[in-house]
Amino acid sequence: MEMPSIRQLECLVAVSETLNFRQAAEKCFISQPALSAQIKQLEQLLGVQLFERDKRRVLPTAAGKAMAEKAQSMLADLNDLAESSRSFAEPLSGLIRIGVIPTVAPYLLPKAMQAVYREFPNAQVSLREDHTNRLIASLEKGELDVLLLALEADLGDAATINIMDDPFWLTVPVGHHLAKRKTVKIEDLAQENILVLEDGHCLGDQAQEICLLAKAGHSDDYRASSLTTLVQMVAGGLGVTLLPEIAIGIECSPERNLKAIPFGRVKPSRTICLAYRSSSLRIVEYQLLADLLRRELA
Amino acid sequence: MEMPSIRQLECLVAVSETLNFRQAAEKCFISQPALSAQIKQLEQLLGVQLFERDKRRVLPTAAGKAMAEKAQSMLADLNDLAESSRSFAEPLSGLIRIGVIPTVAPYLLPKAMQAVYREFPNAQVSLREDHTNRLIASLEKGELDVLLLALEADLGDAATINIMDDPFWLTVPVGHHLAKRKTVKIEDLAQENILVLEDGHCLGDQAQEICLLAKAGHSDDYRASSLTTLVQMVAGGLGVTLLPEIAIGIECSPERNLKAIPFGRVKPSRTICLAYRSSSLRIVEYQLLADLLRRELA
DNA sequence: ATTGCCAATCGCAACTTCCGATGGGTTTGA
DNA sequence: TCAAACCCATCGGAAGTTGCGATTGGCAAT
Repeated sequence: MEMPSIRQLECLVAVSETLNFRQAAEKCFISQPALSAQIKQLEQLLGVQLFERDKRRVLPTAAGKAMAEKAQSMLADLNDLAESSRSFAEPLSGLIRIGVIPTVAPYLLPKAMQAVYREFPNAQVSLREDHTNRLIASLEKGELDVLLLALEADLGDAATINIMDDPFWLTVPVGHHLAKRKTVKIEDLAQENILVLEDGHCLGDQAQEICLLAKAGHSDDYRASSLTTLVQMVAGGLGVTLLPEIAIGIECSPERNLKAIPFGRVKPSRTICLAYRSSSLRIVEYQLLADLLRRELA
Repeated sequence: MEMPSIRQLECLVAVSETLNFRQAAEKCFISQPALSAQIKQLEQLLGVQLFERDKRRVLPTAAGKAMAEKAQSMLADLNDLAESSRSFAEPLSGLIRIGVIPTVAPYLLPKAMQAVYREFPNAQVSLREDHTNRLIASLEKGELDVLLLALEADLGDAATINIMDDPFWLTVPVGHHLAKRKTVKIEDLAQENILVLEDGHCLGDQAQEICLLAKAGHSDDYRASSLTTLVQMVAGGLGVTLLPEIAIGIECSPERNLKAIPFGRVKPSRTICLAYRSSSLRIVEYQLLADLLRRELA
């Protein structure tokens, strides 16, 4: 029984991504004729046409699409296998590609990266900041190894390790009628104009209902795309918002005309966690990383 | 970034299975020196020793064990990829390896295989009969493609498609005091001597409690290893048992001194299903197969 | 001591894979 | 309408892999 080669799978993925033999060849660091040959061989081996090569364009067949998808995840696994081997010799040395969401990156990364560099000087960290859904897609494609994000979002098949709980604080302009309160309750917000982030803010269960109220009352014009923008809208008197605790020290100060108030008994919060491909062999490393982060960020 | 080759992974798996370079080489259809070289290359590439070659024996290191395991599952996936391609050209042609549990095989396979050969003349079916846990292990290792078994057992990560419900009938000797009943209730069994199969019979939730009663009352001496043995014990007056409906026509007749009685309102039952690796690409085929079985066995 | 089994090494043969050159085809835009 | 750009397929020869047989050295059992 003959098997497809790794090269062939790489070519398959490359072509199905670029839909152009020439560019695909470049991506694989081989010449275009070589790539043509590989695809041809693969098609012959599998007994299925993978791409329709019209004279003007190349389109994946149903089979080609399915195969390419599977091949991609297999290549990711293979890569992971290779990289994980290093974790046996010495954990957390070698390349590790981390994805972080925008509402976490600016507040946790400085301290976190400092700790990582100190504890794992051989680690070679590559960072990417993006929204949850795109990070998850990259994780599954094998473009990233591990994500730092909020557990509350839809994480697909990814496995997770909890890092910390991150409660939300109500954030209001200093002149606001709630500004003098020591604590607030969720019910206090019923009449307020609540501003939220574009992508849903990754709120926890308790906070979701609040957002529903907000959505009902107000149009999307009030949705900001970063926390910094958001607090400026609050400072400008457009409404109030929920700010993750980790962001308060940086985003929120009296000079900026802002006051943050913790919630009382029932605290809306999100859970910051590490997410990784559940098929990954590098769990040991991720666990180490999680331990470090937990210790360092507590 | 260099990648391990498929050959290397095959060698790794073979050695970790045989713990003997010579036999492993045979398994890979290459010479022993060639295999030695492959392993060496792989160790060099990964930067980790995979096996300790003492002069008397070869032992996998922790890394070796982990890598081999992962490699095995990847090779299974690869195989699956290759085989599944045929399903695009023509569904259910080519090799399909089916595992079946002993309490299903003798009763459903004759009719089922007849139908398969009729509907999918190009299918090349390989069959194996074994207990659930070993079938599942083989499925995950990629030695089998699809299993026909009872949903109630622990199926690990496997995905499933339901085929049919298979109610149990109470089976008693003809002289038994329940033998004249039209139907029975689970409570009727409280005082009975209930015989069960060694491996738990793959019973459903309702039936589990019955077994608990049986277990409490009787020793393992009364546990049979096949349904045929079991009914003979019943015929011999050792007790009563629950027989899957699919087995009744064959195993149970008055000439054998046996009577089968259906349950009334609450029917204990098991669910016969198809199980397959959730990562498999051949779902289309399995779905077709399931449809056929459902139609044919109803 | 002899025989048997093991894995490692070496040199050479067979095979794969790749590249550059080339060809036939379509699209673009002057 | 024609030239330039781009597309993918094919071909022959170069470069690189992978495999084999033969051989070596080590250990264990007889």
